[in-house]
Amino acid sequence: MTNKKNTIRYSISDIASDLDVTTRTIRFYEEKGLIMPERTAGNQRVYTPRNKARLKLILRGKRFGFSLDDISEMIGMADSDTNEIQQIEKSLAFGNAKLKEIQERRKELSLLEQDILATREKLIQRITQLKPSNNLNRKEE
Amino acid sequence: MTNKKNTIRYSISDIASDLDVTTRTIRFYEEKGLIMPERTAGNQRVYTPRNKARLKLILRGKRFGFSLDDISEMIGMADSDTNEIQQIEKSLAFGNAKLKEIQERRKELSLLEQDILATREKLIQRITQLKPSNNLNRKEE
DNA sequence: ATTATCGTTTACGTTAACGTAAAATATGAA
DNA sequence: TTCATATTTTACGTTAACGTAAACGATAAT
Repeated sequence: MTNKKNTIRYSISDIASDLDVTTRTIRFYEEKGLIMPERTAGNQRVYTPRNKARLKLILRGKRFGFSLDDISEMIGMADSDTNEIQQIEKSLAFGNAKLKEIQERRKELSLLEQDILATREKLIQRITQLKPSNNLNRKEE
Repeated sequence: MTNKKNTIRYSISDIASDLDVTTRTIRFYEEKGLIMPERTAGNQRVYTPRNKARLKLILRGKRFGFSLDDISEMIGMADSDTNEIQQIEKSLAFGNAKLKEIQERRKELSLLEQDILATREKLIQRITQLKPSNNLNRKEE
């Protein structure tokens, strides 16, 4: 009943190769307060699956152009252990704002797609004009 | 019949305020070869609606974490006036790759949303635990 | 014609997000 | 235990994407 898979742990280079970032990047995120892994007796970093999931979230945010400060606030939501009610409510408001932002991103993503589709169309038109009938001219060099 | 709305033109500050960026940013994008506006007799920049649209596209890309170099290639698709077939085909391939990337972004956007929704749920649970019944204590300051 | 405002180039400054290197431990394998 | 790697901290370096300031020319309004 008291079953929690507390067994899995990763080293920093495990995480690095899994998530395809450098160890420097991971340590840097820790400096900025985005993750706080445990340590071994010898002071080496040890990561839980939970830590890993958080790192994934961070990297996802980055891929959408969020700054580390943005992300810091977004996940500041998560580890509000010692936080009082006020703080939690503030975090909730922030999270809701981010959700709205995500909705806008969805729209923008479609626009971006349309832009690219449009330019592609033009390119295809141009190329079919330049190659009136075929491209069977074998002139490789 | 020969009707093209060639009348609308913008100054750099018009564009800047419309798109909510600084003039420096616009000039910087020009330095990087992302836009090439016309000039007045006195050498001042003049932007067409088309130029404006391109800037919008650039900014959209930025909001999704694309670097200016990425974007430079993406829209390198557009102004291939002097480009030979080879080049155009390369651009097409690049555009197709970007379209795939956008599909992935869509999925990731959903994941990001779910992450935030999950953390929000936890926060709501915590707060309903901390405030057992109500919050009618009127203590504003 | 004369300001006031806007725009231009040039160039140095700034910040975020790491990269890289050094010098000293820790850990795992033989 | 000893050797080969992996990790740690510290600290300076780098790059993209602008910010900021100076010194000067262009335009618009009065």
